[in-house]
Amino acid sequence: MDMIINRLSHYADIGATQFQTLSSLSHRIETRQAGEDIVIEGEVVDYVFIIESGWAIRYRLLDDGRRQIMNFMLPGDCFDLMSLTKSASDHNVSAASEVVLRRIKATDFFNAIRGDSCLSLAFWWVAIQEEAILREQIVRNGRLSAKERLGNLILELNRRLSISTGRQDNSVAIPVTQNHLADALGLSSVHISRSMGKLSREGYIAVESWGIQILNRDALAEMAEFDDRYLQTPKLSF
Amino acid sequence: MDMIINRLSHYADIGATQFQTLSSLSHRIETRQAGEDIVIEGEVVDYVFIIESGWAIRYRLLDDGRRQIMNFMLPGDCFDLMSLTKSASDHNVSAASEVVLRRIKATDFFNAIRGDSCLSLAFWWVAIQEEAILREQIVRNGRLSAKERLGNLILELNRRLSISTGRQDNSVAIPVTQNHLADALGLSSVHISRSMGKLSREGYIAVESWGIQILNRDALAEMAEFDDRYLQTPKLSF
DNA sequence: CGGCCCATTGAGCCAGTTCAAAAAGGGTGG
DNA sequence: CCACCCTTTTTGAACTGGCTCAATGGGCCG
Repeated sequence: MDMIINRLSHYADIGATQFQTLSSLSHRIETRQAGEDIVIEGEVVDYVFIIESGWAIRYRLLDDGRRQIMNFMLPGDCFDLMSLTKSASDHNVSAASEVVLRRIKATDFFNAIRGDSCLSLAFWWVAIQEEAILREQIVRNGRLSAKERLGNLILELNRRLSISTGRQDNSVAIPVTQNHLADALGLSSVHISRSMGKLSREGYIAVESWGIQILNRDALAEMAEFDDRYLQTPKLSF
Repeated sequence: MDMIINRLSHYADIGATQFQTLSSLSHRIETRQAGEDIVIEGEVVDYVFIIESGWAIRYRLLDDGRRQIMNFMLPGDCFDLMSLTKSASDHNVSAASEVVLRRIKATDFFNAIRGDSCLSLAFWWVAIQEEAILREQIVRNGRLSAKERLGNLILELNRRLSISTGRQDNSVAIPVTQNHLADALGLSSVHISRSMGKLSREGYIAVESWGIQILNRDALAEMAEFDDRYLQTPKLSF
């Protein structure tokens, strides 16, 4: 709950009232082990999920088993805001690490939001940012080299995590395998390992067992063509 | 105007009232030559644009000149529905062929929509579909081979065009260069030419000067892993 | 007819892949 | 605390899809 509140506070003036509205929504807390499904392709979803901890992935499987991860969903992210329309999902969502979710009936959620223009605005921003993240993924995978892609993704994850924890720091604890990174970046896991080594040898990052330490953010950002403007969302009011 | 109405009719029961509401919105019709900008990165946009004819592209340029096209915008498409938030655009939009646009003040547009639940629903669907198209682009460019990517894109364009013209047919008139296709698919233009030749030699398509004729849709769809469910949006009401 | 833009073709190259094997963790049960 | 197993990461070697560079060909317009 903290995570999502931190995020929303970036977009609008969230106060005790809004906190109250959100936390009083009837919900269920559920845990999924790494690899377990959350939403299956074709399923009609009428829930909104908020990730409390762990990382989830949104992905598609091709006929021959190839997998493309569209994006990572981190603590404080919510989906599917589009579920109001009760349409069949065209992709899967599953837990990439152990994940704890808050599950809220879509109708309840939207009724609560509708009544509070401040919350509406904040979730409107959430949707805009989600789309910006998708666009960024297209650019990353379309025109960057392996080293650039990985560096760029590391910076995005760091930035997003720091928004929802509210703490700026230079590390990214990565609870998923290199295979996940590979399927997100359109590369092979072997090449992720090699690129990780290269970024490390060149002094951009330090690779630890729990994740990554960013050693030289500016140099990394420049090399990886990372510009975090797409994650910055000025606070405005209606 | 026909195009957008055709599209919206797929999502909700658009009638004379809605047509009236949309067409009475004060607007300007503008023409852009191929290559001219429509929205520049960093600019704050407070207009909603509807494409009347021609194709536009949404893209990003990297420091060294590499370009990634995020998606093509076809007649009947509208952008930026997100402009209500008055934030700086994180990408460019420009005309890929000669384009005729209808430009509407964002506030007017949203006020008109707000008052009509049927139109609200229809534009809500437009936004959902836009996001689905972005996700599809990620899968295409992330995990498909050149031949598959091109085939897949051809089918998407055909499908989208047939929704807005209201006429199902097996051709795609392509008003943009192979360079545009290359920058959309994350390939080189040379390789687009080769892949086009291959698709043609293998009997999937016929390449004409004005565009492409789809000769064997089913085989092409299977080969290119194309499943048009993401473009289908059941008609529902609130 | 000449110029320009775009598409096509050929040849060589390279980033990233595949396959395979070894090394490093990280539980779990005895 | 050790022994074992299973998953993940790392490394090596050979291969290949798509790239680059460069030349040729076609269409269209003035």
